[in-house]
Parts: sequence; structure tokens; C-alpha cells
Amino acid sequence: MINLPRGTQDILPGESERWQFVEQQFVNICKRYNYQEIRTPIFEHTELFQRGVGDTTDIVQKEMYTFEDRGGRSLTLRPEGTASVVRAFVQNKLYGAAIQPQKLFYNGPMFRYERPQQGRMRQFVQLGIEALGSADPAIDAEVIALAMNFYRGLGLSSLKLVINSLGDQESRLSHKRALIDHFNPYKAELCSDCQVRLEQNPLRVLDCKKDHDHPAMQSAPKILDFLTVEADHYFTKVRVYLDAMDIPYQVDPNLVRGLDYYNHTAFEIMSEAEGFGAITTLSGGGRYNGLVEDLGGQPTPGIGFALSVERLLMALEAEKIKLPIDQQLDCFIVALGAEAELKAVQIQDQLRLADIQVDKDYSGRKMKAQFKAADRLNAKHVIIIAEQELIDQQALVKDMVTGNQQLIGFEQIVDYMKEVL
RNA sequence: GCGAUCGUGGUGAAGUGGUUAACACAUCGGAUUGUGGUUCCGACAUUCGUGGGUUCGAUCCCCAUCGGUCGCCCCA
Repeated sequence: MINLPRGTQDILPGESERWQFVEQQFVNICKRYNYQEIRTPIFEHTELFQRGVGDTTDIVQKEMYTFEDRGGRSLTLRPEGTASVVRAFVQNKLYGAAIQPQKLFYNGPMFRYERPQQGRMRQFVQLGIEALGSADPAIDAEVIALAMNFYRGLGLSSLKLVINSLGDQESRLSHKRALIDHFNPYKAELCSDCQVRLEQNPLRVLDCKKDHDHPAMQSAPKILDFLTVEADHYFTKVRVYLDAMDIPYQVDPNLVRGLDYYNHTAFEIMSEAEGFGAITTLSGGGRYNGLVEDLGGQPTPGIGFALSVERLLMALEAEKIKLPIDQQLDCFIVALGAEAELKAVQIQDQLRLADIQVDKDYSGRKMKAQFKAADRLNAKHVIIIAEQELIDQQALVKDMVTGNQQLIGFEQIVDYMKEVL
């Protein structure tokens, strides 16, 4: 037997309905916020992620599914969605479109080579949005609002929204210098990862879990103290908009996202539900005003977020939220004998063309077993066709809830079913 | 990359160094030759992830390997 690759999963009937529902709800909310779907390839040139996500990130350094195709090109299964969307934005000249900002959403599998655990798969599905072409703080708030309202609309309540500002380039440079000056005296005491981070990306030292309790961590210079007047003003406005929409949040000055392209607004939404796994992040996002330029486009501001469907379903489970999914079948046809089978197939087809959901037995089982099958499928009605029915040219239609049955002429079945359903 | 833990029929799950591997559910058949969710009876693992070792003998002991799960790191 060949098993599926580590860190992947089959989503089977019974479970797939939950995925469909959640994905449909996401499409609906995106429509309400006027975001339109974009579909990009599942793999891209490796260079896109190296440049877009950032060479120093864990994603690029150790988590990418990279392979060479037969033409010798280095390709990579996308580890996240933003780089591809921005690439498409530049390549298709969407910056020239009449409608600005371009408000896009996507839905699809992402791939990262990691050890699987609860809430972390090698292939996982992200739903995300990107708004390109506006540097208005109201868009930042809109993106956050869409995320929060999506979760709340599904019934989740144990949510924590954490936001921070990473500032503009000037803010970050002065902060970076301050961080290096601050940590250098303690460099030997930090974990090996952090010693490297201090060289490459000092900001990420701040969200190290190992050194979290190191005294130098508590006293480290906060980015918020280094924001330029403009960056500070921007962050304030984002918060004012969030307040106006009654979206509660916490400012966490240590929130640093793992991807290099972020600046200004960064946020994460976590579940605080009991019984949730060790990983609590449901989604994350932020602003990336330099990314379009980094990927060869004109300077264009952008912001977006992505959420994991796996983790969303976990959160719904943890909060014991029942999704409105009812597995029912309008009608099941019980047929006995070859001639009846033929009639059954004919009637079944007519019903289906009339937009009625129908199934029948395909194992030549006895009536009792066919009824059992109808019952298991939660059929609302059973249509019986056998010897006597063929003679009379009418079928026995049984309401499975009340148990009532009625003889209906073959020609009238479609109309009758339409009426009772 | 590191750590913990587990691996018995379609599923869940007991079990022991030694002639028949509990039990439950599901499935199928019958009681009821045209009627479901109830009941009763019967059927259903030459085999205990894979390979090797110890032993007269291993599903049970040892080693290796593969796989699942959870955690660390990091992240969605």
C-alpha cells in the first residue's frame, strides 16, 4: 500500500463539506468587502520567494519545496501567497487598472517542509487577501476587520488580535542600530540562532522563544519608540479606525512577523479557546510597502493577510461550533427486478433534471437492505418500484419522516416530488 | 534539525514467551421470499507496521527501519 506523503492529508466526505462551507463563507465576505479572486500558479521560480519572502527567513532557508524541472529551472512550491500575488500584479500591470487599489483574494494550498504537528502540515490551505495601491490606514483597518469579522461570522469568540507597527524604513534603521547596540554586550549569552539573527535581522531576536526571559530582552529598545512622526501618526490612525469599528486589539511591541517584507502595520490573530493545540496563531498579516518595488514594479504600497483553513477548523472544533451542514437526500429509489431498475433509472434521471437530489441502490440488494441504505443516506422520501407498480404504472412514494405512503402515477412523480419537497 | 510516545481485523480496542488472538461497532446473511432507524441468530484477523536477532518456540524480549501522533524551533 502506498501512503500519502508526510504532512499531507486526505479530506474525505463528511469533512470536505466543512471545508466547502468555510471557503464559501470566505468568498462571501470578500465580496462584501469588494475583493475579487485571483488565482496564481502553485509553483513559481525559486527566486521569487528568495527575493519576496527574504533570504534570511526560516521559510527560505529551510522550509521550501524546491526542485529542478526538466529544463534545469529551479522552481519552488509556493510557501505563502503574497509573493505570487505581487508578482502577478506587476507582470499583468494591474497597477494600470482603472480600479485602484486592487483588492484581491485567494484560496489555495501552500507548502512548507516542516515536521508536522497539530495545526501544522506540509501542505496546508490558506485563504488570504491583498490590497495593492493604497497607503491609507483605513485599508489596514479594513483588512484586519475582514479577518476578524470572518472569524466572528463563523461564531468564534475566543479570539485575540495583536497589532504592532514595524515603522517605515527610517524608523527601522534607527531601531536596528539600537538593537545591535543593545544586544551586542550580551551576544555570548543569547542562543545560537539569535547570534546569527543579530547579524542578519536583529528585529527577529525579539520574538525568540528561547531567549524570551533574558533580561536584555525585557529592556530591549522597542520599535514603537523609534517610529518617525509619520509612521507613528499612521499607526495611530489605524488604531482609530479599529476603535471606530469596535474591533478590540492589543498592541504588542514585540510582535515581529517571520517574513522580511513587512513594515508599518503587522498583526496576528490567535485563538484562546480551551483545548487548542500548542500553535495558537490563526492568521497573520501586515503591510509591505516595499515589496512591489523589490519584485520589479513601480513603488506601490500593499497590505494583506492570510489565514489557515486547518487552524480555523481546529478553532471551530475547540469552541464546539456546529456548522450549518445537513447531510440529507431528497429522494431514494427502491427498485426490485430488471424491469423496475430500468424504470427507476428513467425516473431518477427525470427527477435530477428537475433539480431534485436522487440516489438509488446499485448492488442489487433486497428491499430491506435498500431501505436501510435510504435510511443511512438520510433520505426524505423513498420511491418504490417493483412488479405491482409496473403493472399499475404508478410508484409508491413514502415519506420517511411520517411513514405515510402514496401511489403516484409514473408521469406525475416529478410534479409530486417538487410539491412535497 | 531535536525530543517524547504509539503502530493488533473495515473502525475502535483488550491481550499473553507456548496447542482456538477477547470484546464492541461497522459490514454481510438469516429469522421476516415487498418496506428503514428495534430485537434475535450466524459469518467475518493462518495474523498482531517492516526487516533482523535472542529462544525449542515471539504479536508479546532486543536492535534497526518505516509510519502516525504530540511537543521544541518556527510559523498559517
